[in-house]
Amino acid sequence: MVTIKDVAREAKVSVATVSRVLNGSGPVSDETRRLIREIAGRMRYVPHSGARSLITSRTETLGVLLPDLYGEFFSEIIRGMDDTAQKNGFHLLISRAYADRNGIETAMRAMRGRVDGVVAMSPDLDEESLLNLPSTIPVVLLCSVPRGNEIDSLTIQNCRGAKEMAAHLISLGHRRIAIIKGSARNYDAAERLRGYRLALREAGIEADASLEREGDFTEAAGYAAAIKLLALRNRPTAIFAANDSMAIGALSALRESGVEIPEEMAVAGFDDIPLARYMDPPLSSVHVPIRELGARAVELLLHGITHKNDHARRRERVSTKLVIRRSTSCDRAERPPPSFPALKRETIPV
Amino acid sequence: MVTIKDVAREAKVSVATVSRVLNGSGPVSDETRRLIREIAGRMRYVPHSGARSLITSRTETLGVLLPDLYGEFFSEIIRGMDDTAQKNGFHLLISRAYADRNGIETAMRAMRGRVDGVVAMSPDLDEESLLNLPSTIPVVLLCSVPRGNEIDSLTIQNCRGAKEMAAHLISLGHRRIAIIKGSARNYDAAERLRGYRLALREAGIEADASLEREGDFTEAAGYAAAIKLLALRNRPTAIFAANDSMAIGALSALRESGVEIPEEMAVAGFDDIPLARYMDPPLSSVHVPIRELGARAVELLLHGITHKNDHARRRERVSTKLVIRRSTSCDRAERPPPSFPALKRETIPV
DNA sequence: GTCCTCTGTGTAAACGATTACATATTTCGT
DNA sequence: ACGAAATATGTAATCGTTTACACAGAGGAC
Repeated sequence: MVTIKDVAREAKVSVATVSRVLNGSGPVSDETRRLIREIAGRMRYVPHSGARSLITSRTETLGVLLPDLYGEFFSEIIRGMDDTAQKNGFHLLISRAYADRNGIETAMRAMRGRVDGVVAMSPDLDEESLLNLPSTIPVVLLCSVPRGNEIDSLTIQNCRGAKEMAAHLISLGHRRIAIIKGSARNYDAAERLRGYRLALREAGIEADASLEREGDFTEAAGYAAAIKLLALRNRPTAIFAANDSMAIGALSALRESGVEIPEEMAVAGFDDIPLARYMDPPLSSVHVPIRELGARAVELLLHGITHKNDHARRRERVSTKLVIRRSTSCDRAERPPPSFPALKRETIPV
Repeated sequence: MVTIKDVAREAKVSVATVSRVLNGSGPVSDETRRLIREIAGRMRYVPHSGARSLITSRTETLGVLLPDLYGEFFSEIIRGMDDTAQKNGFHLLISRAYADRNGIETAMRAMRGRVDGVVAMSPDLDEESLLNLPSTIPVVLLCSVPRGNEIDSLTIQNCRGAKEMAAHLISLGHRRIAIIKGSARNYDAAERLRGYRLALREAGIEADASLEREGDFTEAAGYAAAIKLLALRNRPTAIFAANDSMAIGALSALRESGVEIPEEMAVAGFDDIPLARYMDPPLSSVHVPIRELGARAVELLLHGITHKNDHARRRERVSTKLVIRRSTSCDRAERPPPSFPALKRETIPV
């Protein structure tokens, strides 16, 4: 492996000069600069990142800790992160962690020293564990809210989005609206449920526990929950699933039972994955700008890094947008998907 | 940040002893070992990976270069890789790269020195670029086949899988079978097309260029291609999409046109993403063990790393499995998804 | 002409780990 | 009881960078 010394020897200068050229630090004559650039390129010299990080104590790498995520959510969030990281000269060290306290801590320890900061997604509500993370490096918490004011966080506007969708169903005349909940103890799930309940309460609709079904964000759970809902003596007229995957499972169950959608039963999801509009009927959903979520998380992290973790902490929330398709309403449904308007972020004073 | 020196001082031993305890090298008395372990734990000491990699010239990190991948394929392949990597004490440095020669090379350079090996997915057929990669580190090429014998490769049994699906359609009596092709120049796409043509030829069915439609693996492309196929004077009776996303787009188009599936038109996909069985009707597809693909790629890479890139190169292929659901056949379709049998790998002598 | 500033370059000390080698102590075979 | 072997530990070189400091020469300002 060719080192800076090899380049220096070849160019008949000292290593310091080579370093200066490659980092654009100190003054170097134009001719020397040109020569060293040429030689370094020809020899395919690449600085040893370990040696560099040893002395600079920066790694130019960001750690990403994710729980079990599937499909579009995972790929899009990584895409957003990677774009922003690359744009700023950073790499992404990605690790799947068991979402419990122990898993996160182990993963964080393993990353310690190899990254300049960490984006941790820990949707588990029991996030007090995350608080006393012995983190001298900046951390951005994704999709859950830290109890203290020690770390930045970024969340989805779950509650408002869910409330809007529930309100939409109510405005269509529905009174018995079921919800298929997300995973227990999951922050997003809890917030979406809260939004749903809020909308019902505001419309003066009495809560009905039998209409709140357990789920875990998988198609299978949506399928199962829908079957149970159909078996109720007093069926709901609308089903709101806490994510699109479950909504798709529910659609499948309803079809198999010969239920007309949306006439007999309206169905709505959350996330607005690309597939949503190709469902039968096209699925109404709450659009989540997943990629932007990832991008913004990295931006927050980079901000913390440049300020050496000594910055005002922020809590941000990316906003969602209602997308009405035929699974909830025949009339008002759009046909071609509109290009989404720029989504705003909202900063919440801590 | 606490270093090995701090631990040594606290334990009143030399850094060498601490290092020996933490790495399990050399002989150390039980008592010293216990003491150092205790102190290191209490002080939350984590070795500086840069310093370590400087002297050992290993980073315990694997680079992963991926093109634009969406949804399930991306998340599952990462999952498989991360599982295997973690099991072996490695981290994953992930980077999205533009799939052209330049993009890959840039990305590889950026990774140089930070990783012990690279899994590169470059489905672009023009992979000669990948050949003269100046790589002293092991590389595993995913989903495309290198021209030379310099690097390991791992692919999907695209051709056989596609051929089996086409044969299945033929066995149902179809004679006019359309295919929605994958991205131009994409290796998987080309192989799937080859399998389709092979099956037709073997059945003595004449090729019809108007039945081979362009696509790019997106739902929108599948939708558009299906619309075009419906407009043909001499319609096909079956559509085989080169992946599930396009099949789903096609299903959507057919439904909107009021075409009965599978009676008027059979539809099949490739990949067997989890959603496939929740489509209407449930989608027949060729199951691809995506997670295993990722896991195996990492295994191959680790093998290359332990043998210091001086090992017999391999070309492997993970096998696929036909999954028949109602979108192609009412009778023979399965209802509950079977648990998939263990998938075999096939090693091709280079 | 002297002093100061600026430019361009080199020397050498870090950074935090691993490990070959040296040394001191104990164990053990004969 | 003596030397060899095994055990436990320390010393110091090393990995490839960056960067503070030193220094030499050039160009002005006075």
